[in-house]
Amino acid sequence: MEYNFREIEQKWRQKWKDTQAYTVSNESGKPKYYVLDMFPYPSGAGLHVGHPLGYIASDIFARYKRLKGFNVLHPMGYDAFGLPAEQYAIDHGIHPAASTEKNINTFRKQLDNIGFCYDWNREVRTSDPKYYKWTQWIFLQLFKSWYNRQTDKAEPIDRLVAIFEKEGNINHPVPNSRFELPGGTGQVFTATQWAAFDEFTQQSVLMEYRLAYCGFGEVNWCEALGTVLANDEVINGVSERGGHPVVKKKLRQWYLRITEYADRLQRDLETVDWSDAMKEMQTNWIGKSSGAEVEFSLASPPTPLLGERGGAASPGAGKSYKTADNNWHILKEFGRENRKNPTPAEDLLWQHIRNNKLGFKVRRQHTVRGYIVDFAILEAGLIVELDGEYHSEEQQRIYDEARTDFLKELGLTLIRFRNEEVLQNVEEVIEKIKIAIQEQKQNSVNAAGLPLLPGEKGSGDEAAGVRGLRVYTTRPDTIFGVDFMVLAPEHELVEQITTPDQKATVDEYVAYVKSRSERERMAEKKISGCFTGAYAVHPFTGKNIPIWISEYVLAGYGTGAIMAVPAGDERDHKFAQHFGIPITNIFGDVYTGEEAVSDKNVTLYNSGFITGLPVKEASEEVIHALEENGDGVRKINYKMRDAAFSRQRYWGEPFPVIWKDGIAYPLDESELPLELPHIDEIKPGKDGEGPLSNNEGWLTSFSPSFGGGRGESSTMPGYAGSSWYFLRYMDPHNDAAFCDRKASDYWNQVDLYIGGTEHAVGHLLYSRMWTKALYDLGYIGFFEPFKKLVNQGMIQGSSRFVYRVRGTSKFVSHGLRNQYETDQLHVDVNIVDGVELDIEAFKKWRNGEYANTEFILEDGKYICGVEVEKMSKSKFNTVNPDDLVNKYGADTFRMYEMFLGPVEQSKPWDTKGIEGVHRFLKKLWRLFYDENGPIWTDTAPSPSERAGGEATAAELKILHQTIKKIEDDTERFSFNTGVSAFMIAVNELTELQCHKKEILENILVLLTPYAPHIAEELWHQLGNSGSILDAPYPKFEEKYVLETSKTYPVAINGKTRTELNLPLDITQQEVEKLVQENDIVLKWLEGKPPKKVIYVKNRMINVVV
RNA sequence: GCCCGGAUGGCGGAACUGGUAGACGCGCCAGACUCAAAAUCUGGUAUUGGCAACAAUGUGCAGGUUCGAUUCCUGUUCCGGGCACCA
Repeated sequence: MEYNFREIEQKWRQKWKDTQAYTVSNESGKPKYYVLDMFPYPSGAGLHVGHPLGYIASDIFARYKRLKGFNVLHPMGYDAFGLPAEQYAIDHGIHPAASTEKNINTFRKQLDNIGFCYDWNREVRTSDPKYYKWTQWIFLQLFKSWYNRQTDKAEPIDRLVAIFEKEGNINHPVPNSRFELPGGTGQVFTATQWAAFDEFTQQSVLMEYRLAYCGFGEVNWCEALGTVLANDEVINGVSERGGHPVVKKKLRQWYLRITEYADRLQRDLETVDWSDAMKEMQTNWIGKSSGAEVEFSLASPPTPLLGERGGAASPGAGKSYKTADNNWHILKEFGRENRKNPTPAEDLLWQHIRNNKLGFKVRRQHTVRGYIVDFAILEAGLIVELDGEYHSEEQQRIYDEARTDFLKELGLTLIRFRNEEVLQNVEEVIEKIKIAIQEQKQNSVNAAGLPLLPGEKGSGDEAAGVRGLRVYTTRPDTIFGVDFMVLAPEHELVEQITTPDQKATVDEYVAYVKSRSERERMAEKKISGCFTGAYAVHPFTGKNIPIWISEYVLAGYGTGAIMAVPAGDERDHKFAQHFGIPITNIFGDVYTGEEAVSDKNVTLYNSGFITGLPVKEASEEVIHALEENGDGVRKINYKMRDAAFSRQRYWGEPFPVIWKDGIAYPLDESELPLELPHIDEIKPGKDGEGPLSNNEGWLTSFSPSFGGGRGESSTMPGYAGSSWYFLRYMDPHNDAAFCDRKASDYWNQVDLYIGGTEHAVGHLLYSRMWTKALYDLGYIGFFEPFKKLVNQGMIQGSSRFVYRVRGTSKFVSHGLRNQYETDQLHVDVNIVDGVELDIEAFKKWRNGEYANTEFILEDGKYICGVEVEKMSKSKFNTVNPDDLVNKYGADTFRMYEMFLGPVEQSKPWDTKGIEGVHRFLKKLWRLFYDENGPIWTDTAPSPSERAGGEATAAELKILHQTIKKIEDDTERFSFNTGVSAFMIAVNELTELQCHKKEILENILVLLTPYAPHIAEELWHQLGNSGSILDAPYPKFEEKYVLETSKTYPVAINGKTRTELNLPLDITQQEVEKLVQENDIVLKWLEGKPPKKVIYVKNRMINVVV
């Protein structure tokens, strides 16, 4: 009886369907296990052999876990929203909903062919309104939440409003440091001010806190296509389709405030079982770095006054705020001492007003003309003093009054608080300070010309409103090596600081950069940039530093500006060399002048007060000095940016918001889902809006409850639906919640997640953030979605080529192609056997396009060229799993995909070896049947008449070795060696002519996860009932595989020369003796005694001569 | 450019914690069965030299550590993936 795989597989697929064999319940006494695949985007090309690699691996593991007694959740669905369907619609006029539906049906049929154990009752589709109702709902939760840095979690926005009403935002600073309250009054407001804000201002402020918020961001804009493009749709500044120019454009965009989660996303990586490479990629993406943000004042007025800074030799002379007289450095020492021993009240107030929290720079223990003041807000001409205990002394009071008068003469206002005032109600104190600032600011306009504050920024007319140039650096220690500053070309200051004579050059350069994608800018080897004509002032030396712009500084990272230290940074070094900027050496002999010093174990040189200090200490000193002077703050930065969450596209989830008077209002949850309207023709909207903007009727249709307004015309990105789908599988049909808390408590984290590394940062990071947000808000009970992650490698295509002789219809074989001038053409890999072209099939290919072709053969064959490329339809190198399943069966296909190599490894597809696996299954079959029928034997003599007696020791050894190997290999996802172990077992059992049911039955159970159809069939043939998935998993017993001796390799100087069979319990002395009696060893010893004999039990013996 | 992987016979790969390099399969060669072919079965197969025993070489490349390195370290080349609107 033959192995008829077609009949068997079809039969069992139907039976499993009929018996609902893979339906999973949320109620079970068994322990749970959740195995998940990254769900596919149903592309029009259908499934190719690369897709199922991960699915087969997870299917094996899911079945294995089920056999081991777990209640296994193993679902599947479709990531069905996305750009390709939309593009297809634009090109072919087929609606995305229709093409997606069609593609899903194809995918499903293909998946079914392979015999997966998915519980299809739980299928999800992200484009289904029943599903995206909850995507929208989660968006609304994010919109209605903010991140409380004090409790370190997301909380409802109502709570923030309550806080504002009580104390303003003094304890909860605005996340975005560039934010300005209306009227340019900084970032901090009091409860009174909050109450006075109008609705628009209040909502604008809240928007700055929401986890899902609206802001402005740059996109790749293609005017000719009227649409926004992805980075990889832009090549060399033009669109991939059509080659139209692409520029950056600022558009209103939705964002997710993922940066608030940066630290937790980083920290919690410790709690998951992912590969180090994967964790490292996430770590790099998050890009946590610590350093300092330094504010350089601008030299002003620009260039003409440069020479007027007299006394530049004395320290601090060039500082923009020179407020003390010649004794200032003595006083400064006092100030420094005081700073180290602040009173509790001083410290408390300082914590509330430092770091620009008032919107103004505050200096502490600042020297003013012979006096040390507690706090100085020089920009506003305000001095804040706190009483110490000694201030109650009468004499002190008189002194204080005298000082007040003196400061008044200088045009400064002094306000004074008692210590208790501060300690008891710091909010009120701050409110008073703010009010004083407001008042003083108005007055100080008149006081602008006072000699007290030479070089004060803001005093010049042109630079009015410019606070200074803020840079972020991870190397504050190199600050004495700053030779120039570099701004991102799109930095907001560029326009303001550029001098008239540099304007033309700068404008030209900015326009050039605007046409380049971020990736091009990062990958650029050529050095480009230009000088703005402006200078910044060094906070310690007072030296003027030229300000440049260059594309190697990115606007989105840090402050969009850097202090360039050529001696300590390679890119800065190249830049300086290229433009001939003199380089300051701050590393002494270590710096050769050839390249920047990257070594961090150096001491500094020529660096003022940090000369001679090592990097780390120097950094600390510099940060302290900056903070004391109010010129900078310690700062932790993240490379990660907030995630752009809107797309100017049609085929995505609509935003459940309505815009009215510039305010975004959330739709009521009862109105969800907000369904995507069906539109007949998808075309871009005006001014960069998405296609939905052409549908004015729809945009205004859901606004009546708001009394007008307009919906959002952009849609959510692809990752919206995929950021939470693993939760929906737990409770897929729930109409009252995205997932019942009971269900998510039961299934909890995904125990095993399998998918490609291409999602290393995007999808995996967003899912983690959504999970954390839902956890914070109390909707689920775990904060990491995927406990263990296994990355399957990418299956590449192996392309085949034919060579057409130019100008003819002749094709020449690969080996002879150099004798002609040829064009290389892709040929369908499916009509090539290895490298030999099936000429008849080729003639029929593409509807007989090559029917009359002649061939120039070598050795009577046409040999094709080979190249490894990405698998794609256009390269004719895709292989359809359907064809292979049809020819060899699903079991063969599954095992072959696994046999190709380690799951994690990328490799090109090659169908060649599949025969071997198919042969193995046939060989397995022949352990049960020969041409005449069943041949298995029973232990009991009757009734089968084929009694085989007890299993022999050799047979039991094979069985138990296999049990151990398969368990080990399956547990560590080494499925390729697992398949190999089955082959070895079958080969050995065949050799022993073992047909004993007792042995074979166990082998079948082991095989079930890998080849479920044949295992189930033979299991039933052996007379079992029920499903083999419910059979007990064989138990490994060591006693069957124990050995008493081992054949050791004997090496001389590490090179194996012979073997010795030795008992396992032999001692070192005995080994040494036996080794020295061995003929071959003696030959290599050449009469000398061995230097040493190394004996490692169970491993090897090495003789050192 | 930056980040993360990978490289072992003619091919896919094995060697799990530093201990016999090449398991298992493909391909190839030889043989059996057959009029013949397919299928199936048996044996061989890293390279070089040798009838053989055996010897030398050998895990991308160049070094290092070690009694011993595919495995650890340093440098380097090539290939693949990602780099924020492809999914």
